[in-house]
Amino acid sequence: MCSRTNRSSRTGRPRSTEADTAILEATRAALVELGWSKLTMGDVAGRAGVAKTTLYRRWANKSELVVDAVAVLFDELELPDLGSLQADIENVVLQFAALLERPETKTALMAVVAESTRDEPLRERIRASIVDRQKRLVLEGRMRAQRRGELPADRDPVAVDATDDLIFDVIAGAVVHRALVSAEPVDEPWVARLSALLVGGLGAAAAAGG
Amino acid sequence: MCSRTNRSSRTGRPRSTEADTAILEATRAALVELGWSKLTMGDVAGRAGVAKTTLYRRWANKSELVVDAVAVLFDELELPDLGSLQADIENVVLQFAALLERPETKTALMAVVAESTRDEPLRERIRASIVDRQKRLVLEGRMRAQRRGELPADRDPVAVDATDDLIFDVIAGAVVHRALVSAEPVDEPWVARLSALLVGGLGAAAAAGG
DNA sequence: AGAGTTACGCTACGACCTGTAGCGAAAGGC
DNA sequence: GCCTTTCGCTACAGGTCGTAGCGTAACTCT
Repeated sequence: MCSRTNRSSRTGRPRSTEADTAILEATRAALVELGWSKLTMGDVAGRAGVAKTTLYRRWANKSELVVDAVAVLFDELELPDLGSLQADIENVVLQFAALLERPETKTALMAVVAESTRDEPLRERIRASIVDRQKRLVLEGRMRAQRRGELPADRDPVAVDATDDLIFDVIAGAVVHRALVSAEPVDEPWVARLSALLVGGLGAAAAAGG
Repeated sequence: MCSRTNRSSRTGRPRSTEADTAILEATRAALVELGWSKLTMGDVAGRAGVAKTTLYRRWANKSELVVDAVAVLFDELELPDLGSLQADIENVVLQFAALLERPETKTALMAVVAESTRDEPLRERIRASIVDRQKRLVLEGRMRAQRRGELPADRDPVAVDATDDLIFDVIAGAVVHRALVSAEPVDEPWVARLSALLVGGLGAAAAAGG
């Protein structure tokens, strides 16, 4: 979670976990009020009732702090079994859209991704804290559809991995692009169209490839 | 292109177009060398051989300047007729991926989108200068596929518009997500999978609905 | 209990960036 | 030639960054 120095020493005064949670909460509040670009370390420290130096002892810069602050929000996503692949997709896409509507995530997600194009450790942190955590949803949805018989059983495990990755990029990318770039609503009609496109495409691929 | 004050006055000293082009070129160079976050107005002014005040006379802030600087790069995309919908899609997606590989666009695109979540005029500028310009590609590709008989002719024009928008968000979103978030290569195998998914999905929708 | 180690809050600081103001000079239109 | 606008330059106030140094607090081990 936080960037504790290599070895977690057993001696000395331990870091305050209250400070940790207060800082992350203050960061989210500052994102809501100020947005990414006007959020400053000093402001967050003030809100959290903590010295600015305490922030720098835990996070090297704003980007890493914000990644940790918003990462927890992405763990709320769930994939209840609604009986069909299309219904499962629609449900999780709407959850994801609701998450992207929140001002904290809306202003922060693109910013840290932009920063990560020049910061390999940050990219790894984003991947570990946010992106990879959500791939489980694709995996679970695909396996469930296979159990239902909506998709054929695995043949080539490499191809399956590639398809899982593709679906993940398509769904996450399309929703983010719709919400943040096109700036149009991710509502039921649009989600239904997207889900139909995916289910149709996967079905066609299965019919063609075996 | 540049944010000239409302009425283009016919009297007085005209703005230097050399300065305009020098500034935009310097901005792209600075993006390559420094990236978005370390790019400063003073640095750009120095590179362009121009006073900092001249920048502020044309652009209100860094975001607007960078949008104009990278917008022109997105006009290079073309859609040659390769004989099939899938081939056309694969070709344009690879072009788009190559564009996103350039350090100028890679570091700038996400950053200005992030900024635009709290800046409506900036969002409008991005839409007008970059996003909407590329929708022509979807329109052209779809009509061409209809002429070939790969897709059915239009029934409901509203549904056609919605599908065009969907395809645009799916393609652009998936490529951006793959390239910048997943940070994995947008190469031929991946592009072939994406194109097959789209063509299959569109075909299935046509078979079902039309 | 005492010694050692680490985290904390606080203050101060140099370096940097922002965005604006004021100036005289340059470059056009009338 | 007069008017208007832009230009380069300098200077500036305001704000942020990230670090250093200090004394104090909290916890562990002997």
